[in-house]
Amino acid sequence: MVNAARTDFPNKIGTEQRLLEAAGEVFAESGYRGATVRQICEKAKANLAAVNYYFRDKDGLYLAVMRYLHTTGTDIYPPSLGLQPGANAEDKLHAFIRSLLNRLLGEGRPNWHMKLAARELIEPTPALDVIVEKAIRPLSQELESIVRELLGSEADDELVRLCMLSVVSQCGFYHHSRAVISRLYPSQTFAAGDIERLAEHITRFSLSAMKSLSKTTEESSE
Amino acid sequence: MVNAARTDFPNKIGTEQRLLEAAGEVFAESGYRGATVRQICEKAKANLAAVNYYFRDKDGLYLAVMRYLHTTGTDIYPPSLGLQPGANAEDKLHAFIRSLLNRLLGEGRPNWHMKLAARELIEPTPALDVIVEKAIRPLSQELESIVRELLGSEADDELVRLCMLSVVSQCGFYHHSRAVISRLYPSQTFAAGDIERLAEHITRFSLSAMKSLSKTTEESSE
DNA sequence: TTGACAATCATACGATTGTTTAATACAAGC
DNA sequence: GCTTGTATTAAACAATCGTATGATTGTCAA
Repeated sequence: MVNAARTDFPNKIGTEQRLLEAAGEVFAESGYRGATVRQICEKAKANLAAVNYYFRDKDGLYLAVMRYLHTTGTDIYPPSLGLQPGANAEDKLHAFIRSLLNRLLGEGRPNWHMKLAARELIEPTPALDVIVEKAIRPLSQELESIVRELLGSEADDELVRLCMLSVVSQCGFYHHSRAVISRLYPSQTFAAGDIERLAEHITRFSLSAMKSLSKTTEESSE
Repeated sequence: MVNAARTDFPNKIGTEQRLLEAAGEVFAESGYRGATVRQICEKAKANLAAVNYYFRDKDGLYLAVMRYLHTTGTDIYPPSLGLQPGANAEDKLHAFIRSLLNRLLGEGRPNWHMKLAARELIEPTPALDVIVEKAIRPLSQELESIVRELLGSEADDELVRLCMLSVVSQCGFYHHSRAVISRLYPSQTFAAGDIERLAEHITRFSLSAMKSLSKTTEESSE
């Protein structure tokens, strides 16, 4: 057998982690149904039966990927976005949007984390609860606090929630509708510069809306 | 060959149309991969081989559903949204958002059209080109004209496009992320009244943003 | 060396998928 | 009657999927 990777490291740091990484990419790319165990094992350079050996079955692998996503994802992308805690809310919003957009649209290596979460948004699986609590809720709460700071303390919770969803919806849209957007508007590409420009628009659009809404809330309650 | 030019008015409206209707619902519900021809035929009360008889294969059925969606969809939902042509842009935007949201979130009978289009947005198939040109582009152009009217004639095309995408993204988000939203915020339901409230928020949010953006564009060009 | 245990392997099983086939039912035309 | 062509049916087909099995390999302690 040709197997050069055999003696890379002692037996321990091996196929289990390779399977998790490969599964993360394939699941993010093709979804749970579309991904096949054979495809994952091939990408991980593991035997077909490895999935059933380390994780019970395909479901077990998927759940393990979710937990793996949680533990490693927060390491790579710290909750604080590289900004001083004293930064004003406008800058914090801009940083949040730019970070989210880059994670969703970027072509970097370990960027399947957010794409997998976006998949779970659209096509929920039994693992939805796990990823909601571990990955999505922390992010949404962070954005919620930024939005609340922008809207002022008088804003009621429903308005904060609606505005927060309006912000994330714009970011998510450019991710999962990328194919249609570039077909509708061929001039719209998704290079690094375009992402930066997109983030700027979303920030300005949302900032304008929320500033205006915070004013109208103060003077009149509908 | 199957391609027999049958009479346009057969004695009874038969299994071919029943298959199209059933396939539309199932495809919209489970996606192309998730839908099985057995499931479709069962719902259409047709034999398993009927799909391969009338349409060449599953792909042919899917494409036929897309064309069927086009011909019947525009009949059900007229391009003009039941508003006078002389209505102001604000009302037109509100009507557009409300209509789109109802078609995406409503539980009515023939509402699989828009859901199927939303599916194709997220998970493109070879039929993407068809549905983009026949169903999505007309809608986007209509919204684009409304947005252009709101932003003023001085706004450049890119800003118009970005704002238009910001509007539709908010509508689409509540459709395909419904499961996560109601898990994050259990108080957020999707009854008829909630949809109305959602449409109102999206309209106000977007209107505020675009009004503010149209002002800043006039005085300074970045 | 030997024995035990975990890891890896080739292979096969059962279930489900889309698709095909051959037989049949039914109507209309000569 | 019979023939022709379309529509429908039950059954089987080949491919692919997730999963299970039994053998083989490698490693380390005794």
